[in-house]
Amino acid sequence: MSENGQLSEFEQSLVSLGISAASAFSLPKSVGAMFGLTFASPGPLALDDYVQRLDISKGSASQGLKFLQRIGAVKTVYLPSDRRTLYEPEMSIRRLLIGILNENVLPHLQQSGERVASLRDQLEQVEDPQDRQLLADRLDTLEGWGKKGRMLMPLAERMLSGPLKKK
Amino acid sequence: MSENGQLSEFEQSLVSLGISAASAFSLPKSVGAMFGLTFASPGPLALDDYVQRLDISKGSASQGLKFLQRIGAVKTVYLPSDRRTLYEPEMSIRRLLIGILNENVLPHLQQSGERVASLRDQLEQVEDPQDRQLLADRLDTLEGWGKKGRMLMPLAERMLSGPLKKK
DNA sequence: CAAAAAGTTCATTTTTTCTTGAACTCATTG
DNA sequence: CAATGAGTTCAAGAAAAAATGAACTTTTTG
Repeated sequence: MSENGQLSEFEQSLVSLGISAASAFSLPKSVGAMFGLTFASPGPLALDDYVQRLDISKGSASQGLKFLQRIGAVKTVYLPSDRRTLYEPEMSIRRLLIGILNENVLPHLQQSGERVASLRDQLEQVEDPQDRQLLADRLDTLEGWGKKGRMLMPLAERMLSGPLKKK
Repeated sequence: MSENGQLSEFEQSLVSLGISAASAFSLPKSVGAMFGLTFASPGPLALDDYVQRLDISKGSASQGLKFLQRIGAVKTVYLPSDRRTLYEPEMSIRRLLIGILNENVLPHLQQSGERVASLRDQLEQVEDPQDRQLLADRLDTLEGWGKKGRMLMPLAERMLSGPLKKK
């Protein structure tokens, strides 16, 4: 009912770092804890390991692992000796970034184009010509935000995937 | 107790766009609605305008506006004729980005350095030399993530502040 | 094939986060 | 200086999100 099953100090630290990181992205803390534990474990872990060591329910573990897989934070491993699905951390920040963007940002960014177009139509209903002009300008700005956002992502991707250059 | 006070179709659309955008960043929808309304209004708005037109409480409006100001999504305006504080949208995405980063990402990213250092210490407690090496490598990767993140931000800032170049 | 193991689902419960509204503060003003 | 207006605070209620755990598949295995 409480007290996480024995975690070393090292594991405990990474779990709590994971929880912090998760909260930075408004993700459930169970998800952060699971990633932290995965990261701290030299060998791959099975669902039951998370349940026992983090003292969370099977349901949480199952859903959390699916999510971590979806965003590309962990990957699955299969050992011939073990019929369970095992998980280890995905060490490429690029994949992680892509996963998070796909999950959170892109869906909204994509439909923003259509939305702005429809806003332009509705603009006709604004009586005052000066107001209408001002709002049209704002819509231009808004459109620019979307474009910049879309431009930034591939750039970020390239940056994060390469090696760390000095200077 | 409900039914938002008369909003034009245009305003309604921007309010709901704001709510969508807010949910993309896990922000309360009242905050998104307020930004949308600000954006849709040619003239600056006072706290009471939000309360009446979005049909939200004074408390929400007050807190929401403080938040929007903190992240740099709106700015205050003072008219000699009006002793209330008036709000209008901040049209620079650069400021908005900086605000959001300062609010959500930076605080966590900053302390990550210290945290990793302390993790290196705790690494000594790992018995197996091979495991210790593997985990040390992971900590290197983790450190790299932080560095890359910190590098990416000024870059993004420059990108977003400039004009939209073609190709 | 019955039993056990691995996982998934999802209705409930628990926890967290938002929102409300009444009680305040601090200025103006009649 | 009482009354009004603008705005903040925060305890309490409402709503949303996350966690639980029992019931269920699907596979394996004795």
